[in-house]
Amino acid sequence: MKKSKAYRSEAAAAIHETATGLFEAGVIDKRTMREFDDSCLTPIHEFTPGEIRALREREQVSQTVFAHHLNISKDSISQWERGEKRPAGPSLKLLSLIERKGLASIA
Amino acid sequence: MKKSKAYRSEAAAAIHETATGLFEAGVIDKRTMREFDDSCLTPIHEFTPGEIRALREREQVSQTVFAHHLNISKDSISQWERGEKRPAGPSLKLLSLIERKGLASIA
DNA sequence: GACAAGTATAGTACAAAGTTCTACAATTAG
DNA sequence: CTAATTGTAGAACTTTGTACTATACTTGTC
Repeated sequence: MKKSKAYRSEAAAAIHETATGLFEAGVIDKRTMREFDDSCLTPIHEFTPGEIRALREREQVSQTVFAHHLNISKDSISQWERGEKRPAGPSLKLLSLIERKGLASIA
Repeated sequence: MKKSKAYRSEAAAAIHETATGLFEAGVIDKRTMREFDDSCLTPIHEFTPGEIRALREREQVSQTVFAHHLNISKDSISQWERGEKRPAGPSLKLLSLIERKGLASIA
């Protein structure tokens, strides 16, 4: 996965709707629209074991409950926090969402 | 992953906050709280290749763009839709979120 | 028309994620 | 004291997801 520019999510959402309208009206082309689309995604980055634990503790849940929210096993959370394994693709997306918008946003 | 009861997400969110308050006030115990927590999660189910494609087309995006949103490769989306591989744990969670709340909800 | 770019299929090979199982502490609840 | 919860630890195992090709259809542009 490559880079992705950072935008404030709420502002981005609003602007995005406007852009969608412009696209449908034929004001901006497909290419611009797609690249714009990408730039609106929540920035995704790697997480250190400590960051994962801090994130979970911020949300005040046990490894088991945290795992349920991510739809993975509790063992995996333990492995992430101990640095035995590192979360990948879709898991990083979910962690980024939690970091930005809180655990409730993916409930 | 086990079962999970279905609740309307908005109503559930409100009720959940109330329950959290009750827990903090000591009215309900930890166990009840945790089980309640689980029941509030968006129900997760398997997706057939056709359902995945239908979901993507409902959101009007190409495989590439869809992949970016899920933070996976475009090849994986293609494989899902052709039934060559099946989305697992965290991927299913994201698909379920999109199905319930739309692609924008995980932007 | 020719040419490039975007979209999707198809096949291979591979690393690593995530699962499941077990056992063992430490803490807390009843 | 007993039982349940929480987290660590290590193992073997399955399969996702990646990366790399090549091909074909469509679309837009010069």
